[in-house]
Amino acid sequence: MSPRLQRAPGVTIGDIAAAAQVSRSTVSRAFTRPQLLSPETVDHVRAVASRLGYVGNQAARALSTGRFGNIAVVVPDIANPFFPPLVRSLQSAAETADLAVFLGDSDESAEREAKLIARLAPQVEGFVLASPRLSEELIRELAATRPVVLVNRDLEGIPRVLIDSSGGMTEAVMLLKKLGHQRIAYLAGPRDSWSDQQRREVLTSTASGLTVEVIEVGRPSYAAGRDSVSAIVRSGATAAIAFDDVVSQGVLAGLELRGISVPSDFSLVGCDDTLAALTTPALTSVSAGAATAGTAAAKLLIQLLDDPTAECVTIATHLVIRATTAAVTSRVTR
Amino acid sequence: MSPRLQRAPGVTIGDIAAAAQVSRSTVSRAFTRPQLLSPETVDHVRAVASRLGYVGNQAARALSTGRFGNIAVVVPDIANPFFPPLVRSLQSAAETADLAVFLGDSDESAEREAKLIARLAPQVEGFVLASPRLSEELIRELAATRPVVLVNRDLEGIPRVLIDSSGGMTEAVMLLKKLGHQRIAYLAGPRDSWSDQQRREVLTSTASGLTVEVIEVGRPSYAAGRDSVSAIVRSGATAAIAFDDVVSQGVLAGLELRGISVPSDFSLVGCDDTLAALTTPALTSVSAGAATAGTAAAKLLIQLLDDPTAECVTIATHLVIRATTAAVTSRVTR
DNA sequence: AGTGATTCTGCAACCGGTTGCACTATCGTT
DNA sequence: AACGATAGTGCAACCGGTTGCAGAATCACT
Repeated sequence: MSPRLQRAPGVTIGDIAAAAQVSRSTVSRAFTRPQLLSPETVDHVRAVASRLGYVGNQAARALSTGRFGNIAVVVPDIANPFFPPLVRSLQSAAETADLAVFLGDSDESAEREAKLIARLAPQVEGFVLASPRLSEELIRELAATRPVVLVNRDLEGIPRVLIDSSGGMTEAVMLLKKLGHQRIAYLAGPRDSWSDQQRREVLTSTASGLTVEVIEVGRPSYAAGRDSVSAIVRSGATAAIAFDDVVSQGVLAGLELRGISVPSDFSLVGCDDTLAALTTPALTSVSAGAATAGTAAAKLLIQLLDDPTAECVTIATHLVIRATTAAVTSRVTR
Repeated sequence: MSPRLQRAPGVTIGDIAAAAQVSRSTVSRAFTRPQLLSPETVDHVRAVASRLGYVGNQAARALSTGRFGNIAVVVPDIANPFFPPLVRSLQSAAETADLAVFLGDSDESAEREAKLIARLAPQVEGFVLASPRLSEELIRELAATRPVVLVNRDLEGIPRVLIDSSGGMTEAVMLLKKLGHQRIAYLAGPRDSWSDQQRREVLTSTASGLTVEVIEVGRPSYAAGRDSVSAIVRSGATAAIAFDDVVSQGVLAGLELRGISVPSDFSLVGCDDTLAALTTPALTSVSAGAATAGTAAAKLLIQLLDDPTAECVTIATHLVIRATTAAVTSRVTR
């Protein structure tokens, strides 16, 4: 069984060289260093190449240059609605730089994340780790080896894209104040989430004049949100800000079950703006710009490939006001 | 600037060969074909290799074997909720076979899809094309070159995973009949979608005893669903089946706007079961098992890598009854 | 001891690109 | 006319593995 049989019958520079009556070197240079050749030669070779449908073999290129033209993005759960827009815009940005994208889904496990990274490392030029579960130590170890961009993880010295909730959160608090709410609940996300930590801080620092009840919901999910409603009611809050939109949607469902109508009896603000327009009523939410983050991460990584200077990009957020926030009224149901 | 400087200072088989006092071939065989060597040699070489921290260079291996250990999955839009579970389970299955996964997002464009495929082709062993927009001709051309598995596209002779809606659709029709509905609407998806074609057929063939109004909504989206409500009302239907859950959610919103309450005044069934549990009220939907499809596609492709025998897997669907379907009543609102 | 079969290992070519170096025109100068 | 500079191209080695083929070593058996 010859290997040639298994191999795709791709067009190689040799074929083009023969067809164009030049050497293989010239074909190679026509693509990688056109300045070295006469413009006519470049045009000619490229014309022949495209006529033959030539596509460079990355593996071969990688072998001699050490550059692979691939990057990897690792997420804890692609099914979480925050990540698809991020991955999508990242892949789009990578495409314009002619980089192909590996996707790794760690299933929220640090161990699987480490395995994925090890598996991909030998064939990528860099990593984008979105909300990594990995220990700081391992991340730093990896970052020492090759370009790494973090999303929503704040490690000094490592390039990262941080979605700064403070703008949107502050707006949310202001809005709720203006609407007359005096006691609000924060449905907190995972303790080890940088986003959650930041949101807590913003809340406690901007909430002068109103009381904030922090309610832990554990792993953020629809069910967790729904089940947190009894605690919300117990807290006496007239409004809540939830860690993310999925939790918010659960809360909406839980409130409905109890006959508490939104926004007349209760106001709710989500975060991330992933589902916002799709809930009933449409959810007021802090936009997170996952797509923007994806683009930013890709650009940062691409830049990093040439110039290894650490940088940090923060993305501002704002409040998108929809139909789940209204002036406080005397509660009809309790 | 020498390429060596850019390259990671990896240990190569040459280093091991020198350290172990054997030839490079022997080192290679110690890993790829240990049966050919004496057990002692294998042990010795491997010991030296691990002492030196050897990690095989995929690019080099790929170059000579034509096997990359990579596959690619191409989707029209990763942000469409149908795909993340599919990609997720596919990547998980691939991981167990030690395959890394490239993700391509074609942004619903046949042209970008073709480009992505061409870009990835030289470094993958096979493709999973989910709901490809590509022409049959190009798909067949690609499939002639390398293993290709299609998801929700039915091309004779090419391995494919088809989510067979007929089971779930039939159940849905039966349910609506039983609940007393006599006139139902089908909110149809894109004409070129295999799933849509299949669903239309099932509907018209099983719908004896009731009238089906087909309403075209164009590109399936929340807005399209919401805006189709006037047509639904005009049709006089008391229940509707929508092309997918996103459309359904739009319909729910549109119905709410008109004060038509679900399910007391109107029954609604979605398809794909992607959002089902998250709507208010919770949507009755035809489960599509996107995750199952992902796993099936991965397994099919893995199998295909060894044994190029075309096969077709169909995935059965069933109806998940939730809170948007109820017995028909006299309509309060019109 | 001689012979053939079998097992183990090495040589060298190859995968498809890239690149240092050398060579050949071509051109401008004096 | 002679000569150095320069631009354009080709040769050949190399990246790090894999593998067909052949030779060496070992073994079984007459």
